[in-house]
Amino acid sequence: MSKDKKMVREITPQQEDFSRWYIDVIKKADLMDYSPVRGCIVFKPEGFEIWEMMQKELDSKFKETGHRNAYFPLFIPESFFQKEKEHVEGFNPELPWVTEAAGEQLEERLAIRPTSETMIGHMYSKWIQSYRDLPVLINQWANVVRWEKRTLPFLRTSEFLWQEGHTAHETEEEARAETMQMLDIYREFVEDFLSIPVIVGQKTPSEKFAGAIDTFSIEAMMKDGKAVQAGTSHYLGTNFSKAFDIQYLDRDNKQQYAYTTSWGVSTRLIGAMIMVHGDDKGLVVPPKVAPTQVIIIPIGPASKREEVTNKSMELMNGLKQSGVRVRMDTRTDQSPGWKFNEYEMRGVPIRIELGPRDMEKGQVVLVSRISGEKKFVPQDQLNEEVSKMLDEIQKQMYDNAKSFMNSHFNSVETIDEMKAIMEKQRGFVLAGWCGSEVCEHQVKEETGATSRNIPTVVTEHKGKCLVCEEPAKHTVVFGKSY
RNA sequence: CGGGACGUAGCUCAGCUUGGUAGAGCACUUGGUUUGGGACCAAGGGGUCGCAUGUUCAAAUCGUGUCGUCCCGACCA
Repeated sequence: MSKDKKMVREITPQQEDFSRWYIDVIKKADLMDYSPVRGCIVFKPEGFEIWEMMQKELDSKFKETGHRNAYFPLFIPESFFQKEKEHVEGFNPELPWVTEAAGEQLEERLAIRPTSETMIGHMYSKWIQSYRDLPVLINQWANVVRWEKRTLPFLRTSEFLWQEGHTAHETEEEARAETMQMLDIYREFVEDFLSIPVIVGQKTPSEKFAGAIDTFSIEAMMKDGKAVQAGTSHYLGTNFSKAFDIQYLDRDNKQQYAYTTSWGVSTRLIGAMIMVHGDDKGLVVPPKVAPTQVIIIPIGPASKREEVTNKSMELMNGLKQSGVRVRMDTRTDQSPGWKFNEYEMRGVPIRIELGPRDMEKGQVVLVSRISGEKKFVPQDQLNEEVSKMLDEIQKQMYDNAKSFMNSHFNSVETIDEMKAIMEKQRGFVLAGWCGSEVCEHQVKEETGATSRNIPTVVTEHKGKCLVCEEPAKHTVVFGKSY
């Protein structure tokens, strides 16, 4: 007992203080460090590599669906923001400005991009002349800046890394199909790759992207019951093509405005992954994004060390050849027990122990990060057993997160019911909504929760608005959010 | 941007009330013994006490300002 406590010292238990747990874990697991600039973090290798794994998978999904990568400038002329009214109002408060360079005032100040719709709109209007130029399917991997009042590592930082897709199409139908296709790619990625179940749906008008016609999102539930918007996809209609004059000559020789979309996910996914899967021992990283999927720890006295290390090396090479991301810890200045705790804290999915006793029996010990269960497997079956266990862990993590979400998902008829739930266990609440912003606002005032989205797939349709009791237009998911 | 808390060694913190030459544990270095759930012994190294300014013979300690982090709220993806 006292030993357990000692092992996890320096990590505050989740039950005691979830926020502190989160900060403790990301610092101890060496994912990031604070920078001298407010709200900006350094992504250290342990954290950045997780992002690289995400990038790799998403990038290939984007390319499979015909998108190509490009890169647009970091600086955006002030005048660009004036062209789309809602967009300007939405982003102005959080824009940093460059007003001076080379010791001189700039003629026009430059914003550091919070998102690239305006810059890309400007460029697309030059590139698009004819229906033959469409569709344009471009994605950009970039950093963006939004001067947030309140920051939290990964989940909300002043500067963050993301991917923003920007497409232009001939028709509304095509653009809408693109919007939904990308939303589904996000859903699939987050569920299959990060083992995070999500609610797919449409944002209410008050929560949609500044300048969009419709915004769709996937919403995930953290272990403290709060929501994180894990990805968004926007149907922009002709709002930006009108603002930036993206016109093409159609098949009937007539000028038409293009229909555009944009969609993005960011490094906030790292934060979501931590908050969905982490436990009191530390990080738990889903196998598919884990930079290290397997850690091999050779054990034994000096007399047997060479023998054990050689065998470990051999097993490691075998795993590498079968495509497993595996590392080995041969340090002799740390005890095996220390290493066990260390790699659990870092969230490595599988630990392999190999000691003299295993050598005698021709076996190795596999230990799962999520169950702690030990499995003794013959050395010649290691590759198959590891790949099986990685799959099981990936799936088990999804199932655990799913059942957590289900058990924190309630359906209510009235705002009083919802209030009671938000005070007790938090989580998501399904309720009817009349469509009025006044009622939506009242929910926030009284419960602290905001509308997350209007789910695309609902098992239950609500008849009445939870606030005014008028007929419900939509069945909405509410929750407190990050 | 408003309210609260905090800032002392790489990390977690004590010292501050009542001003008087900078502390502990862990980590680190060296040597030795160890290795199946955070090993042990011995000897070492490391801090302009966030920064600035004021009061004082003297400031980690008292005052003011400022920057940063965390929590609550407003704002916002």
